Amino acid sequence: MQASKVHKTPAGKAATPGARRRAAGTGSDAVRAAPGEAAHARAYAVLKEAVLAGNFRPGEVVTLRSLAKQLGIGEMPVREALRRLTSEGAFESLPNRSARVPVLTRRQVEQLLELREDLEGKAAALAARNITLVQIEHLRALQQGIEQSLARSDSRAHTSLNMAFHFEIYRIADNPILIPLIQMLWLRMAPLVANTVPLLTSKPGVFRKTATENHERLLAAFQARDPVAAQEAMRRDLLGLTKVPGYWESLELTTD
Amino acid sequence: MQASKVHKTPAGKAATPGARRRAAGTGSDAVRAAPGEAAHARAYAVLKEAVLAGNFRPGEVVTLRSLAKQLGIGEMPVREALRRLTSEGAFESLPNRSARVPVLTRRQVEQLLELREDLEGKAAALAARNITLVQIEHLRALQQGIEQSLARSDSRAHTSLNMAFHFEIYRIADNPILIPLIQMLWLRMAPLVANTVPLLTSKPGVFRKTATENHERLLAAFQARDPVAAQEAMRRDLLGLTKVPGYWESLELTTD
DNA sequence: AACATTATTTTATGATCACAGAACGCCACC
DNA sequence: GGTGGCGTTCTGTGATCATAAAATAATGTT
Repeated sequence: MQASKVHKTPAGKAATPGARRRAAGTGSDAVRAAPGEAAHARAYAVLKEAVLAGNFRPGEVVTLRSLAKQLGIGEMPVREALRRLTSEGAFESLPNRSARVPVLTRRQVEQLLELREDLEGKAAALAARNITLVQIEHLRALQQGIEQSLARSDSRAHTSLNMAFHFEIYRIADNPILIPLIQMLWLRMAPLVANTVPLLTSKPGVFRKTATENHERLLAAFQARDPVAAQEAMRRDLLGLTKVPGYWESLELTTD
Repeated sequence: MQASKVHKTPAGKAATPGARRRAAGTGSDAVRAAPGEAAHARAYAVLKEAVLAGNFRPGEVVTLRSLAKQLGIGEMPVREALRRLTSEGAFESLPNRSARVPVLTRRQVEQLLELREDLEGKAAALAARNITLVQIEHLRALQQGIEQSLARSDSRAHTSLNMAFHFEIYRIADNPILIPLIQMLWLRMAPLVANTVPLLTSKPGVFRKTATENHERLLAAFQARDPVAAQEAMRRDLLGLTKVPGYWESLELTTD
């Protein structure tokens, strides 16, 4: 992970001993991001965010010490966060050495997408039953933001907004057990998603069509409260990218 | 967790400071269970085993100290294992107090079962494609053991063998991403499963019928390499118990 | 004498522990 | 009935240890 990927707090050595204790009381330098939260929770949140934002690349090895230094958090909280993310599939631990971002095979990516189809399709279907009009409006607003980010070729904003769009749907599905499962799949996919960014800029037409079309279909299905159509639209949305020429070649996979 | 649930090592205070260092060299008292493995991995394995065996009851609170003492492992490795299991849904962490085995609502159990139907049904379908004759034989042997344990009303053996039967199938499905998802669901269910034990002894007829019938159907579907039938048999197997009168009442749920 | 191979030291990294600090609940006391 | 002390429990840090990789030195071979 090259420096400055994880957004560390402005002040250099952030969480010095005693920072947590003063956190609630004073507006001290570092811990402002999450005042009451424990260090390990913060480490987990920041690290997960970084993974989902695609700031780690497949095969990249992360060492505890460098991570801890970059985050400005002690090693132990970072260790816990890292192990938690490892158990969620975002990293894998080398024999008895450091952790590494997994490098997937094409087969694994296909399996991953298949499971995402099932689970996120199910979530979309569930959401179609529960969704309210104001929630549909909220999704519409997010979709507008997505289209704007596409128009600007702002891939960072696109990734972020697209994630917000999807997880808002999963939240509406109102199945608290389903969400962590979907998150696990996203954590595994995220390092690859960053590789599709060149596609966004090189073939904007194709990409944009596939990306918006299915979201629109999704919104229409929600409006009609049609679970089957919602599920189908979600499936198409997930599979859409794989149909873009050059998609599979752009991923960093092992040759098997 | 009442004492002696987790199989601790015979020697009382096992992992005294320095135990790990001598582990590889001498045949010291404690660490023999997993010589080369790290303490935190051992803690995780033992704890997970205990959860899956149903040794924890819903609502039970576990303190770090007591767990560490019972396992004969230092607090910190146990802490990591506990947090990992928490992120996998086996425990939940009170505000900033100890950890507790989640108490589910009926709705949550229904959602859990629905997801298990989907994922484990899918796994069964996948397994039906891949399975070999010797693997079918292996499953048959396990099923025989299950029936024997039912005949003996040996609920402990039944739980263990049933788990082995199911996970052997999921392993055959050969989807390394699917298995951790299913494991998460089992970790959430396990504390409740222990409550169905009285059903095993009080209504042996009904229970035995439902339990064996669907496993037989599953084996037949595997023999015929019929994914659809396998999926359907698996779904029935998971739902079977819920049809037994008194099932829902036996679970320890919150009143909502 | 130059290269390759092996042995040794150095360094980097993870794992663990002992200790100290802080939050929360509990109980007694006013 | 409210309030303050006490104990339990989690949380985090620094130091220490073991181990594996890397770098360096040493030695043998052609």
